[in-house]
Amino acid sequence: MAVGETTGRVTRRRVRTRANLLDAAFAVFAAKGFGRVSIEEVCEAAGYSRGAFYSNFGSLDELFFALYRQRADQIADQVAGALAVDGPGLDVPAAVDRVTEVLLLDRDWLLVKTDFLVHAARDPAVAATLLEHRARLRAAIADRLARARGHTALPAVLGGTDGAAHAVVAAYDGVTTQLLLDRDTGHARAWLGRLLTALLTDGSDTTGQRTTA
Amino acid sequence: MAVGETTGRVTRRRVRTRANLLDAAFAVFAAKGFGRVSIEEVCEAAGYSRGAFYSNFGSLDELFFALYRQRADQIADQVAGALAVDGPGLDVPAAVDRVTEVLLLDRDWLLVKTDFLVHAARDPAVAATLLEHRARLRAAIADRLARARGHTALPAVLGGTDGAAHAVVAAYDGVTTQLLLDRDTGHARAWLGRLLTALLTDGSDTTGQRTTA
DNA sequence: CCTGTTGGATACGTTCGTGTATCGGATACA
DNA sequence: TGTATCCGATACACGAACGTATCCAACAGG
Repeated sequence: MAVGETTGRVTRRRVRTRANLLDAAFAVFAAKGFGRVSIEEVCEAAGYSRGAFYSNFGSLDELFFALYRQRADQIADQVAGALAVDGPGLDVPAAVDRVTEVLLLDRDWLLVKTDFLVHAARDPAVAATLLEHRARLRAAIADRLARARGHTALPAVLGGTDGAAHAVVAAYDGVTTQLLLDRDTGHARAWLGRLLTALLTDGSDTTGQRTTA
Repeated sequence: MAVGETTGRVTRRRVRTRANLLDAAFAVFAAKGFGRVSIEEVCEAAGYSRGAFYSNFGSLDELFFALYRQRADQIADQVAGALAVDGPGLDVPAAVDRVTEVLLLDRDWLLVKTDFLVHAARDPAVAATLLEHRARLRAAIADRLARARGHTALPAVLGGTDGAAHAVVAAYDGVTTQLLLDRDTGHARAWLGRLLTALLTDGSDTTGQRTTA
């Protein structure tokens, strides 16, 4: 059988193994990087044989893609949650803190995500998926920013809430790059805070900063 | 012989082959990504045998490292040149345009650079080198910004010219990420311009934007 | 409990890349 | 031009990972 397309009997043990393979793959990818990882390594880490792998996935690329979708959706939910907590007025510093917690804390995820970026940069189809994810994220941010207008006036240069959301994502990406190299989460969080306040406020506001452990 | 450490006869043909191998490697890495590339592929692309490779490099990692240093230094020189052209007063938009030309135009370089980032993220020694490069770049930017103070007041949030330079690099990294996915250079240049003006000016200045082809 | 289907393990042949050891042509220098 | 040295090509043996074909055990349904 190919993967799991036919109707067939329901399944049960299959779900476990698939999940185990994905979890193991995440760990191995984070440690060694996709591209330096063999199918066998993933299987060994998960405690399965290669037969199990080929029964669940057609290739390592397919697994990687599935893995990314799984984790990215998970993160997206968490971000949405972090943005939706408080009332109609947006407490920018608090929101930034909560989102940062989700986005910058798990180094393994950053590594895998960057691997996936590199992968997508060479495959338009994959890139499309990633761009879609990013667009959804931007939309959520823009939506949140729109409700907070009046509290903080956005700089005109960026052009509306959509532009501001775009800028937020860019700042996040920039900080991520640095974090991957220096491994200093505190530094990264502080900088993300600074950049966001610089980008989202009009420059007249010098508050909104906290020292983060 | 190991690599090229012994005194030995000077050399000549060796220099050519080494350069050819590096050039071929750049093309192959950009196309397929480091990690998906074999030594044989590089040799074939360069028109040499594997013997030539092992005579010049000890491993693919070593070649990759040498390649990065070569190209990064080259780019760094170009950036320095682009920043040093005009007089003591800094024409921000023009400088941004010139630097952008160097930094965002060559997609192949962006790909290889990101591959190297991923590589460095998992190897502290390599990361140190990359951080050093980035520090030099930041220093050059900070130096340039310092001479332009008074023309444009920097936002207080970033804290001095060093902070501003840091922000500039972050913006560049952020834009790069997006560019790798959507391949829209014009878009990237426009956004880099917007972000930089938003970061470097006090928010009161809405000029300084151009539409870039 | 029995049975047919499914999921994963094992075993196999093959391909691909590696690293080394050796050889012949090219090159610098007198 | 001669010659000692260097450089890259060729040949070889080895190992790693792949994909498949086959087999046994686990499991759902009756």
